[in-house]
Amino acid sequence: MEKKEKVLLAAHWARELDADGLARVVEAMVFRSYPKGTIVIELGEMFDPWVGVVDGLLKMRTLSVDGKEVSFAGLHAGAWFGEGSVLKQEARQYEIVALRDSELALLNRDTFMWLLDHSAEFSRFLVYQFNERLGQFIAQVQYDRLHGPTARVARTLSLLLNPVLYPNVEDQLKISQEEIGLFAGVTRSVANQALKELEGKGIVQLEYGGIRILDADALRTVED
DNA sequence: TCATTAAATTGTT
DNA sequence: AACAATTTAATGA
Repeated sequence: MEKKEKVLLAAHWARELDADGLARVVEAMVFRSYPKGTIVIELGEMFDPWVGVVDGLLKMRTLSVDGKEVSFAGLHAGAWFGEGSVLKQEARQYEIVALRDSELALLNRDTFMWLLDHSAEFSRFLVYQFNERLGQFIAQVQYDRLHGPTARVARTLSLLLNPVLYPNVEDQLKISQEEIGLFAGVTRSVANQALKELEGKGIVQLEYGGIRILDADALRTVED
């Protein structure tokens, strides 16, 4: 019970809930752990609950027609996702893969719908989140053609830094180059080269076990 | 607190 | 994929 409250304290959407709402959420919340590399949600799977990341790092991806991997977003601790599938009660349009050992919190559909009906804060949170995702999608369309590894890695880092979807992330990202590679869809070696290039441009600073973002705006506009 | 060892991460081939 | 170098974390004196 203590853990659930901790999770809710970190969740933006839960802060304005009244006692009744909180009680419902606490009652309904369930935890699940996944080892690194696990496909948490398969493409096309019917998976009802709304999902929050308690700990770890996951990525959301789809496969393009020719089988190429397209990553949409990284999911940090504090991120909540899957509202589209919950609302429409349809199969998941994407895959969720754990990049690290990760723990998720699940909230069943009934509770989600109750929140939507009873909490203006919750509804507002969803609107912001939808809007943010739309922005990412548009950026993706612009970016995904004719770009080399450096631009790809740069975009990846931008997505990880996005302040609305990942509220607890600061300019110091604790992520290994291997994980960045997994996330960007490049090998660690390529990721390493790309990062060094970005470092040479003064956009990031490499550190052991992570990187520091020096210029988030420049990161969004790298074009190789 | 310091020294040693193991594990993780990085940079290069 | 494999290697060596470096950094951190863990262990015990």
